Amino acid sequence: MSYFDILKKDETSKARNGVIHTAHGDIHTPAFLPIGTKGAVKSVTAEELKFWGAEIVLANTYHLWQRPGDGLIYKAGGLHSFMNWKGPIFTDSGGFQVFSLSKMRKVMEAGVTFQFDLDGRTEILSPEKSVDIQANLGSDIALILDDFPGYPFEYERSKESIALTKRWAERAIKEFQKIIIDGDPINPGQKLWGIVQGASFPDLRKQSALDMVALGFEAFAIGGVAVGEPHKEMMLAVEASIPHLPETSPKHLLGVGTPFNIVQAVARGCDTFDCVIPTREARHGRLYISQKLKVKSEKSVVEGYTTINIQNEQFKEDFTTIDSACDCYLCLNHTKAYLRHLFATGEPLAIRLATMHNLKFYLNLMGKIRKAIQYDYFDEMVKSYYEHKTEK
RNA sequence: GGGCGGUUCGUAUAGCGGCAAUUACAUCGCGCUGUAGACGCGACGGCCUUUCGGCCUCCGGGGGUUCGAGUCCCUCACCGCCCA
Repeated sequence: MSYFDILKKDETSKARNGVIHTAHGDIHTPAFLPIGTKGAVKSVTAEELKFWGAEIVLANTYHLWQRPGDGLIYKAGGLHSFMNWKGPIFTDSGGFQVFSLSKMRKVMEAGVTFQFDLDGRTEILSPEKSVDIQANLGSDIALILDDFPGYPFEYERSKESIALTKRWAERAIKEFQKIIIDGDPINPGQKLWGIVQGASFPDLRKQSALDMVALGFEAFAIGGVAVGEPHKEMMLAVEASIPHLPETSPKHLLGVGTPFNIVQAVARGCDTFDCVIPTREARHGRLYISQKLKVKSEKSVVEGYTTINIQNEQFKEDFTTIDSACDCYLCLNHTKAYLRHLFATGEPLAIRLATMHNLKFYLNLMGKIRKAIQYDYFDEMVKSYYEHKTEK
C-alpha cells in the first residue's frame, strides 16, 4: 500500500479523489483540516469534529512548544493521547508564527531568532528544533521549517527564501532520520513533508518544487500563499508548483482559504487545505451559507455561497433557519434571531454554535467536491461555484 | 428654614473662557486566508460635501459678563447629602 492512493481523476481538471494513509487512519481527499492551534479546535470537542466528518486536524508547533511544552506532551504520550483525538494530526513547523507574530524575528542560516509573544524570551527555531518538537508531539504529518517573504512579493527575496528553505530541508531530513528512523519515536509512522516556496514567480516555484522532489519527499505543501495576495496570484503560485511535483504525491495548500479559493485550488491539483477562516470568523459572528442562484440567461442552477454577520440588526426578529441546506446542530435547532441574541449577550454558546456551523459548511463543501469528482461533474461545480463577493 | 454638592450623547463619566465637547459600556456597521486569540477597525446631535470642509442645533430653564460661556456671575427648577 502506497502512502497516497488516487481513487479517481477528474477528466476536465487536475482535481482528484484520493486517500492518504497515516499511522492514525485514512484521510479522504480533497480534505479540509480544522485548525486546533493549541491542541484544541476552539470551543468544540474532538468527538464533535469526528462526528461532523473531519478526518484530520492541524496543530501548531510554535504554540505547543511555548505552552505546555513539547516535553510535557511527550510525557502525556503524544498529542493524540493528550487531546484525545484518535485521527491523524498535521503539525505546522512554526515557521509561519515566527513570520507572523514576532516583531523581533531575525532569519539566519542557523534558524530564526525571535521572541516568544507570551513571555518575551528569545529563542532560536532551527530546522532541527522544529523536527524535534514535532517528533515529541507525535503528529502524523510534520512540516519542514521554511522561510518565506510576505506580500508584496519581491523576486530577490523570494529567490533567497527558496534557497534557504532547501538548505533547511536537508538539515530537517537528517534530524528526522535520526529521530524517526534510527531513534525511538513516539509516532514511528510520522512523515515529514517538504514545502514549496517561490511566491508567484513561476521559475522560482519550479526550482523549489524540483529541490523538494530531489530531496526525496513523498508529500508536499505549497507555502507562502494566503499572505495578502490577490486570488489570481495565489492560483499562479499553485499552477507554477503542481506540475513539477509527482502526480502521485499528496499536496497541501497552506493556509487556504475561502471556499472559492479551495474549489479553484482543487481544480489545480491541491488535495488538502487548512485555514482559520471557518473557526475564527465564526467567533466574530460571520456565518457561511450555501446559496443556489439562478442565472437569468441560462436554465442551470448556479451554486455558490454567501456570508452573513449574524450580529446585524436585520436578524433581530428573523426567526428563520440560518442555512436551510445545512445539517449542523445550529441549523437543525435554532433561528437567526436566537443566535444573534446569544452573540449580543455574549453567551459562550454563540461561539460554539457558529463554529459548528462554519466547520460543517467547510466539511460539507469538501464532501461535495469529492462527490462531484467521483460522479464526473466537478467541471460544473467549478464553473458554478462563485465567491460570495468579487475577488480582488 | 439653612449649608454644601450635583444636573453634559441611551447609561455612566471627562471637561483650569476658544468645544460639536473626553472616556467606558450599550448601539450600528465593516474586516478577518499555515489562529496576535471569544479579536481588530470605524460611526455614534442633524443636514450637506468625493476629500479639505461647510451650515444648523447643542451641555436642566431664563438672564448677565465677555470678541467668545458647558466652563464665570445672578436667578429659577429638579436631584442628593448634612444641619435645624
